[in-house]
Amino acid sequence: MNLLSEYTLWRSLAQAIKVKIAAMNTVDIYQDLNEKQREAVMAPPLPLLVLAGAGSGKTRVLVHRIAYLLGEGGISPHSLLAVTFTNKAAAEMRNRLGQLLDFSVSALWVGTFHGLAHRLLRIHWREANLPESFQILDSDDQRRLVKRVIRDLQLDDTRWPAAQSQYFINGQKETGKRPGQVNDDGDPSKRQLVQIYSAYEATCQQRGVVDFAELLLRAFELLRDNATLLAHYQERFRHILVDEFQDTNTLQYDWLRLLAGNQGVLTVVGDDDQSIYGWRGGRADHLQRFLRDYPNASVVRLEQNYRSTATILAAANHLIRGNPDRMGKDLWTDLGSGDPIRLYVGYNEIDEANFVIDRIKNHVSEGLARQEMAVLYRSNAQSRVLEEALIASGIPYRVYGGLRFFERAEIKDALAYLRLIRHREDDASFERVVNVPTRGIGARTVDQVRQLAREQGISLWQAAASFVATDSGRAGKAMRVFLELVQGLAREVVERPLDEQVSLMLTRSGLTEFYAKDSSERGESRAENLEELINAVRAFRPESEELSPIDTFLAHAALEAGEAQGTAWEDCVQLMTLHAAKGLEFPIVFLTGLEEGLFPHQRALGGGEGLEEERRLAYVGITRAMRTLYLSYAEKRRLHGSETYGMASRFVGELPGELIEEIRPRIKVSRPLLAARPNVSRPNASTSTKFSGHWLGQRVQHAHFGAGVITAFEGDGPQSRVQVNFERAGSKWLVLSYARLEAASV
DNA sequence: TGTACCCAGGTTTTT
DNA sequence: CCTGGGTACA
Repeated sequence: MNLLSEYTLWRSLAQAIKVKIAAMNTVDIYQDLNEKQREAVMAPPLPLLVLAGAGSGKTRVLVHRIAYLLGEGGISPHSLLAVTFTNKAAAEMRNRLGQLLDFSVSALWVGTFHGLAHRLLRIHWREANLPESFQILDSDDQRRLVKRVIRDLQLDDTRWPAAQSQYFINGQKETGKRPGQVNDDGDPSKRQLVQIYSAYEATCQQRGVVDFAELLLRAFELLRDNATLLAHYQERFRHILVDEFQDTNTLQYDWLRLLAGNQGVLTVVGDDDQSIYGWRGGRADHLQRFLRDYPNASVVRLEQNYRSTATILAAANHLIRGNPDRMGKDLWTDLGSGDPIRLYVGYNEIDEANFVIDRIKNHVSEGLARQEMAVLYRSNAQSRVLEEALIASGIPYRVYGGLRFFERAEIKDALAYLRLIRHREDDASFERVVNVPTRGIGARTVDQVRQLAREQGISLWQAAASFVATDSGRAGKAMRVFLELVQGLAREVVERPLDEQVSLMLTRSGLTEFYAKDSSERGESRAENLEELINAVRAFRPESEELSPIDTFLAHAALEAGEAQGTAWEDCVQLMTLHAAKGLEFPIVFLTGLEEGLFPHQRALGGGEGLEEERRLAYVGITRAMRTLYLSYAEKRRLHGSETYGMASRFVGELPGELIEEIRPRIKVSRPLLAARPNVSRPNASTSTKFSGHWLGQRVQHAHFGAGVITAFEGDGPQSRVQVNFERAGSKWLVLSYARLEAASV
């Protein structure tokens, strides 16, 4: 669709919307908003920052503001752009807009940063210096390509792991830097990374592929370097609304500023206290930067919380005050104070898990649905023990995360065939499926073809063709079979509907049979997934007429990886990481593994920034709970095969003590360690009889070194020594009779 | 071509 | 401890 005809379409749509909105009782849709929400919704068309606390009705405000702008504001839907981070959030916004406005919102520019960037690049592929049907690399594709590049540069790939280089490249792109703009500070390894970046970029350009970060960077450069286009879009998008603003990276921020120009009005909604994606470029300080860059901006704070009890909010507020440089915000509620926060100190991670199970059972017997309970943890590895305990007690559960549908190997294989059928020059896809299912094309053959391609500067496909022409041996024959397969498919597939194309490809390539033969559970699930792919294709409704259906589908697969779990919504206990829990809420929340080193994570200690983000993560976790919050940690935990003795997370100590009720109160009286003899079980030892570690794991207090934990024990009597891992001073051996250690509780 | 073993590495995740 | 990737061998 060209821009002019799109514009005409918009004018008629705008007309229709005005009629609709005028017909609505406008008082009606705003009367349920609280005062602050209304203030945000009805703010004049000037830069606006909505500081939206957890559970304060953020999406509601965003959606109502759009309605307000379209109605009272009298702006055209054509001039509106709404940006989110996830497809889920975009879909949600669409949905709620649809409910509120009662018209088809499918034509509105509501989407993710990446989706919108992609749309711009598809329209302006020429100006962006991309081939018309450029393909999108997902992270996995990108890592493979980086790895390929590293090998081609003859670098040792153990010294230069692809994942690290990938991280580096994305980091540079996220700050808007091309290889030439990266300062290597005279650091040789950084120089090497820049070289990898540079070679990777050249390969991408040559192959006509873009990774996620590249979508953003290209879209930014497209506008920056093209005055006409910039003027056009600045003229068009007068109202830009951004969700989860604290998660924007530098490039996204710059893109928004560029697009808004001097005329555009930005409404940004976010919460600096919930910025937990700093490690992937998100910047909590963009909220403050926004206020500096737009001095005429107003700020509305949404602090009334509709989710949690006063107790939970008090704990959250108190904890987050430990962070410096906040915008500042205190959540409050009309609801009562409710249950105290319950703390359980497990003897080990199994004990901790059993506690969780025990409580879940209690709540179930009280009549709560299992899906109303969530068990949160810092890292995925922690889920295993919990899962084992859940299985053992027969409680259905669901773990969030894991591989998404379009990320599964068998699906990616199928997509690679589709790409190859469409674009014979797609080297990555060629490499992926040339021998999948196995058809006698070994690594040696592929190497030869690759060599040929490099020497002559041609694609793998072309190189394979000339290889077939010269090699009459077994390898040549096998390769010929492959080439003919793809070519044959390409011929047969034209003019057929998309689902038939896919179905045909799956059979002819042998993928279906390959997985069907595998009777293992894994093979069965893969065969099912391929079946599901045909369904996905059948259900797919391409939105754009610009691209062929197949290209549209491929782009969709890359940009929207789909759900991880296909299973239906049984009544399951919800297990997920703290990150995955953001944006969700549950009546009952278990925050587990609250140990120093685990949460806050070891790798986040060191510098201050990392710790602040961990604290925000804890804040996010606490504010997920509506009614009851449980905190737990284990004194001893098996991690990476060895036992570790952790101390209570500092975050537990940072909560107001009066809000917390210890479920199994430990003895709080300090007593000299010498008074106790090894081998005597502690008076407050758990019911478990497995405890045999003398005083290992005992928390102690030292006059000089502060708090620590005993990690080793040596000798007997007054000469005996203990190794103590101090919170601040590190690990030390101390002679018990000299060091006046005191046993300490939490 | 498939599998048996060795080794490193093990925060968080969307697009 | 457990996983995934890579290499060595039958």
